[in-house]
Amino acid sequence: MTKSSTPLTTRTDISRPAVQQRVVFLFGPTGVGKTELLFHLFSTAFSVVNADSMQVYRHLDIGSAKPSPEIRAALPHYLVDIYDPWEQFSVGDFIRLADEACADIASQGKIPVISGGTAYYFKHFLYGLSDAPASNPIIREQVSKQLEEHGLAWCFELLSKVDPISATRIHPSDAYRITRALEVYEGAGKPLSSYALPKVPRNGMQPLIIGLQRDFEELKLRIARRVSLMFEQGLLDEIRSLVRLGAQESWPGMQGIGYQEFFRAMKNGELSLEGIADQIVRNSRLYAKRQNTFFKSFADVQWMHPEDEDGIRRLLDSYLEN
RNA sequence: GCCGCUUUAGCUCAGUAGGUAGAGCAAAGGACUGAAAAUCCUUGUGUCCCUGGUUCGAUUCCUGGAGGCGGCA
Repeated sequence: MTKSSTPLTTRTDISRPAVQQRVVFLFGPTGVGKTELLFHLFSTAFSVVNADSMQVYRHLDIGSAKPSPEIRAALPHYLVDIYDPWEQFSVGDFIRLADEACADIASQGKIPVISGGTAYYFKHFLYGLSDAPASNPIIREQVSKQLEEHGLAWCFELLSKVDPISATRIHPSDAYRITRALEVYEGAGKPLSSYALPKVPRNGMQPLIIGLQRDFEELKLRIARRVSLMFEQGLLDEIRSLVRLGAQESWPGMQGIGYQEFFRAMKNGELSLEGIADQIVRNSRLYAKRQNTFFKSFADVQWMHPEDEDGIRRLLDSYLEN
């Protein structure tokens, strides 16, 4: 969107916001039924801000279960189709762009609904990030090279020396987090643990937090059904055109479930479509579980069944009254 | 019909020179400091195909049977 290209706005302007503005959070695991609910319940008074780390990418439509153009025409969605799948999107980008989107929505006299499944984005949209420097591709490259040359144990040893506090928090096998902690130390000369993590909502934000939940057995069925629907809708063609664009396993957008499985299958030389579909179902289920445990740790969540539209409407009404 | 290989966790398979067994994946639970649809942690799970025999003791060795795979007919 054009908003994202606004150059050099000072950061302080963004973080001094239209305070106390109303925001709705709507989240739940893949396949609970967020999109349908949005379509039914959120009328012209609302606009949606996407909080899904894959739907931000262009060309990932079917596999990311992106809301259809029809739905998006009826109900505006911000932060959808804003990056190319080879570009790296991140939480920091999300917070910045979501703030801008919320301001824009509010200026139209509407209420923003932040909706999606990326728990990490919700958490940091609410509380903000620490002041630790953002990821730097050059330094990360250096750290990965060290990891390759010396191994994980060596890197963890190094982390224990330069940042013992983080080393107690991060598991020795967690290459992902060890890399980030070392990267911060290399870049800033200060340990990651020296940056405090905010514990209070930014800007006095008081969102209405709606968490959608279903019986897990039911969710499994919905996921299986949705995956076979994706294949019917042409997931394979979507993959083909991505490959034509030059897509590789290493593209950030290709980490998504419904995409990674194809690249792994190609690498391992087992190309049964049925096997790939099974993988996608399984990975989605695993992901839904991880989402659930993350969301469960959030405070002040109104847990609702996605089909309890009356109940959700009541919540919205009473939130908007006050 | 004959010969060979095979049968162990929900799945794929290790293993026990005879003392009732363990990996990966799945399952269940959990973590989450700017890559998070990522990354990582914890925890079960077994008539070791059936049947006799040898043995103090057999999932392991032997006999017979059943299922699967391959070869020759």
